Amino acid sequence: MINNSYIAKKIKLTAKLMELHGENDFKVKAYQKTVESIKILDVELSQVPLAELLKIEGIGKSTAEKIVSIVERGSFDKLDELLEKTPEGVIEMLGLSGFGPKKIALLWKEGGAESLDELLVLCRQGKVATIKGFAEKTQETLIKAIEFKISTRGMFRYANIEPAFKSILEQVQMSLPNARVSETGALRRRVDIISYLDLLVGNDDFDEVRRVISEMDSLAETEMQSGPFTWVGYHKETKAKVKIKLCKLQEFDKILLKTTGSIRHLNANLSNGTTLKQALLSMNGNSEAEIYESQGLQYIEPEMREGTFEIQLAEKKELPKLVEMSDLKGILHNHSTYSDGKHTLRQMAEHCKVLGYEYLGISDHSQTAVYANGLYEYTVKEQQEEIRKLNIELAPFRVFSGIESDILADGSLDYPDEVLAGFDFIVASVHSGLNMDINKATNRLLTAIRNPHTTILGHMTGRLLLEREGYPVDHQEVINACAENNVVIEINASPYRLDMDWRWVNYALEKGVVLSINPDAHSMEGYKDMYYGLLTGRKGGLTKEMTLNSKSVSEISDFFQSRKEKILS
DNA sequence: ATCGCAAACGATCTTAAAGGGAACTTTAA
Repeated sequence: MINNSYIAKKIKLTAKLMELHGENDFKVKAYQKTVESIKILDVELSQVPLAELLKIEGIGKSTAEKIVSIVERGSFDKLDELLEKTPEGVIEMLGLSGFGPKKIALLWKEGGAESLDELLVLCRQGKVATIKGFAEKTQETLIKAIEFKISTRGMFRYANIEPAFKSILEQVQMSLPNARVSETGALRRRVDIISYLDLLVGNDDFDEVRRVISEMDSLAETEMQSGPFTWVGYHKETKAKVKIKLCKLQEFDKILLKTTGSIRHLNANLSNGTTLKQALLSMNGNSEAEIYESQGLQYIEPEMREGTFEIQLAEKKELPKLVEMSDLKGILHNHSTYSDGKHTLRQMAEHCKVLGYEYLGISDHSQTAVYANGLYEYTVKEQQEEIRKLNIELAPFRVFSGIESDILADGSLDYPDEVLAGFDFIVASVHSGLNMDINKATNRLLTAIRNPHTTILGHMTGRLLLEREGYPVDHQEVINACAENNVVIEINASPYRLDMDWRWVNYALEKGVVLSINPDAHSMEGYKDMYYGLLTGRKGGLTKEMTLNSKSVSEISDFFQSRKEKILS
């Protein structure tokens, strides 16, 4: 099925390529505008007849025909021509963060680079600095951008690869009902970035497993790397590398435990003088829980098996009970059509209610985020009036009025105090001026945290996984400040962000900082991301008690109220 | 390429930071 996001992607690529090839700027802008209007469109373009397409803002005769072509055959002539005259490596170059089509065109046409690797050589030879429009500093930035891009090759965000591995496992299980199958390794630990699909199949007849795998259309083998106990290949659609380990049924639990834990987890010294890895040598047939128990440990959830703090707690029988989806009572930090969301406030609220949540916290963009249609003071008032009415209509369901306030360059929030005071809660986030050194960035955050209006610190580092590193932050100092100022830290659940990083969750909890699992949803479907934020929290040992949005509607209402009273006093 | 105003065409405009190169272009939120 050709969906809107596929269509938008193709048109966006066309715009980039047109810019790369120096076509008319206004044409390029028209395409970009089309992409933006598709993003917030609430109908599937593939279901819209040609005549109706023309009525959509930003779509004229020419684009409408192209959309029809994409729906019919996945592409259109203009795009095919552009792709034809652009080397694949140059298209990869277009993905470099901080470098747009104009710069890439120079690097390609003037510098002669046709791939990331060639470009890197060119940089190291100092030749990029001699191209007009470039100099030493840009060359350095470019090297960093290339190295980052290269380091992400073959890697996937967990959420993006989840459907692939689940479908592989399902297929194997269907063909071999008596086999046991599971994902393992980093995949089973739900690490945010995945470099290969690590799977385990327990079945006494290995040949049978090999035959089943070889008959799967979705997979292709890399025979050179396969061995007697491991099938190595890749998933054709995503190009993700796949490793399938084979083991006897009897050994499945042991091998699952052995392959799930990180090296540090398996090699951690236990107080009985051994390690999990050593202990496993003499075991077979026991469940994972029994194996942990036999070493005097509590059962450790797969997400936590990183070898950081979980072993010590498991020995003391002090492992926390991790937060679960059913503990989450409301959804905070969401956008609507008031700013850059796809669905109306009403749709967002009603859908949230249908999903069984008790409340919705709406937090559209603030005025400085012009590109995202941030709310002016008078639009804030309008929205708050609509919220007031919705709360009467949808009761006992509750909509809380919030804002995702930009943290400005000096750390201040984006409205005067009296406007800020009118919200139930405020998510403070950085969206612009991301090139800061660690001191500047940390101080900017600290100022925002000390602002009594700040309820939640949004996506702490501004990173986009596999795309952008984000600004450097002294996590410890920022977390300490949140603890002192009773500010909640967001776990932004968007699979692109998962920010704050799971590696800091435990430290925040130790300091007594409450965390909030927020999807940053820009549409009703965006609520699904809650799950990925949950996994991030669980990796760091997050409990129901320390999760802001596991509070009931009355508890969270009291919490917001008490924070506001603090401002007055 | 699209839109709107008006008759075949003209206008299209977010903004600020950064860098390179001395006034401007590019990029990204």
